[in-house]
Amino acid sequence: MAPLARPTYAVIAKTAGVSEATVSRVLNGDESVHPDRAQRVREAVEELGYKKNRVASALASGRTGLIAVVIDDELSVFSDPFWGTVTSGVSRVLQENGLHTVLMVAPVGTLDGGVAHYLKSGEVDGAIFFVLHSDTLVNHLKNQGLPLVITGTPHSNADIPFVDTDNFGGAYAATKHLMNQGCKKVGIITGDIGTTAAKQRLDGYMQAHRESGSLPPKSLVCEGDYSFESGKKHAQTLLKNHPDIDGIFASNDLMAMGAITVLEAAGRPCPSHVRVVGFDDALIAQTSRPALTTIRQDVVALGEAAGSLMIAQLNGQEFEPIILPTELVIRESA
Amino acid sequence: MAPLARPTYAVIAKTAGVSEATVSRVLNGDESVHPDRAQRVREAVEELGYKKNRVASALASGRTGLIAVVIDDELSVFSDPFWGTVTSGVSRVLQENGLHTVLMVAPVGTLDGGVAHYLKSGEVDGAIFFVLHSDTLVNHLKNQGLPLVITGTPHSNADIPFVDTDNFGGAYAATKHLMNQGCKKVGIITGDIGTTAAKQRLDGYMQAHRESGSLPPKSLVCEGDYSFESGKKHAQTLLKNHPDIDGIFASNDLMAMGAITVLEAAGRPCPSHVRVVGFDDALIAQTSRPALTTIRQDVVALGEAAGSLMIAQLNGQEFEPIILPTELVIRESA
DNA sequence: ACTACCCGCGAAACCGCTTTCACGAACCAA
DNA sequence: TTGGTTCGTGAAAGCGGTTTCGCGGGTAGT
Repeated sequence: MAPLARPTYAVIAKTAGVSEATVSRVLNGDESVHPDRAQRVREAVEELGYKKNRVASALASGRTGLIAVVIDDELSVFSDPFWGTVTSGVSRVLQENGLHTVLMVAPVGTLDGGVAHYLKSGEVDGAIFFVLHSDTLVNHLKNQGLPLVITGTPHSNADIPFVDTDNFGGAYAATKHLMNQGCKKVGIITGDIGTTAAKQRLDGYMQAHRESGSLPPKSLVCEGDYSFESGKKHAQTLLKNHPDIDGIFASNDLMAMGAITVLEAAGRPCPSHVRVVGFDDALIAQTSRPALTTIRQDVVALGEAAGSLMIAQLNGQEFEPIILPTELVIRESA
Repeated sequence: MAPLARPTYAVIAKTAGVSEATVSRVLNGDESVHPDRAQRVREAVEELGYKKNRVASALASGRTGLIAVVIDDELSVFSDPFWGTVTSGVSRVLQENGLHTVLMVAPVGTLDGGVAHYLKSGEVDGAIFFVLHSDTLVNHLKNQGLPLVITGTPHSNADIPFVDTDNFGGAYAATKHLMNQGCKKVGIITGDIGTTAAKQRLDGYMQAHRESGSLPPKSLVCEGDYSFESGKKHAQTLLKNHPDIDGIFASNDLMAMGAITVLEAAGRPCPSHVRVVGFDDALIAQTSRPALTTIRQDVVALGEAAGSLMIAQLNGQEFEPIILPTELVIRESA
């Protein structure tokens, strides 16, 4: 497939006057080669414009230089820029470390789907998963010894390396902010409660209430699914059950937007009647009217952290979960 | 790296009582093997749960089974879900054909950046590019014999396979719609004019005017860059130069939103005073108020088309550029 | 019956790099 | 001087498939 015949170790070895083994040692950073010979090899490499054949290298060493990024295709990859952004962060870090990103968009439910087989077959050196509804596959792979990183908090407490945003803290800050603005009755529209992120955000909301001395009634907690429609639907429910509601924390910006639309239509516009805080600081938070007060998470950094954690694992370094801080961004909606 | 020793040809060959060469033939669909022996091989494969080692296969055959998806990191991967969506479409199709997607987010400008080297080094069987500001690299790679597909129309007319949305037709329809709604003075905010898509959309806008008998003055054409801010800025300019403007075609939804924001602030709200049409039918088109009338393009289909075109090339089949139709989606803004 | 082909199949070379193994030289202690 | 180390190095054996090459047997032609 290579258009022009590329030089191999054989050629390098000959022009440098050493054996192929030595070439390999030099190119892989083995210190035990005499500096002079190492230098000769490097010159030959330079002169011949040699580039290592990764495939041959992979076959011989068992390391492919490939890291899989697995996205469950039930995720809204299609409408939410979130995962694309995370992925680009991952990709950047991996690339800087000489690794490549293999993208897999597929159902992750089962232990023997194509994804599982592929990952088990040793064709990648590691895998990065994005939010999971279940840890089954991941635990299985972990037991097989495959280096893993999860973006989002895993369900079980099996010590799988993960990176996540401080969902709890963010939600706490959002709720607190609403209370500080004078809101007496703050409802929440949660995300898909099958995800740990949604649970943590709910916990943050609860914690803020707990500290203020009064737990919210169940009817102030609506279980959404991160979609615009679900934001609309649950805002309606909240309005019906609590006509005097004056604050809503939506677990993402999209649902916040949905809620605001409904509030406006119901004659209880945001922020004059009901204040709303979102989560993510997605693009729409800035472009909507009223501009959305929200919890910013650094999505690129999340991807980069995932990449770094993977690198650390591959290098056998110490590592522990990374939790990224959030930031309250105050705009018009609260 | 494989946790449990996986069977190799040697094992299959022995249990099936044939040579490794025959195993290879069977597994690669060589017809010339006697059906009985082929059957024995298949049974052995089944029984032992054999899965081919792609790396070894790649080394021997020169085909890696990897397709690169190259995204110029100047693109707004970070804020626009567009490319993530296209990529997932690509990935799906490739996966169905036993290929894997290697994601590369990197500057594509030069001929000898990391990307270029990687692609030239035969480590992928083909590459899919997303919109380009220049065809240089692509032409170079094409001459090297690397199968390519471009998502978006290339600048030069070198016959590089590409897939694209019918930008011209969409823009034409958008402009025509505004005129049909009674707009007498329709401006355009173009996208980054360095992209062919932006040019084609401008052409569509011009064509609609041409047919109506009157070419628009230059001052009705504003050169934007697809960003929200640029939408705001150019809407302001348009308002200043043409206080009586009553229609705006924005080359994407984000700029349309920016324009609407400005119009509202200027006391010339959309759609009562100025009608606005966007392009893309992004998520924000549905969630904004007023909901955006826009030109829908099928982004997943675009990715799938790119994937299919790549497959066709690899199979040596006939193929030609694919242009996907657009659809006018009428909502509130026009 | 004899030569000419074709066909299915296995032996073995090969893809390009990694890694083990063992050898000779240099170094150290006794 | 001698035995034991250590160190740099090359030969060679893989890694697990693919592919060429040629052999033996069967078919066909005369």
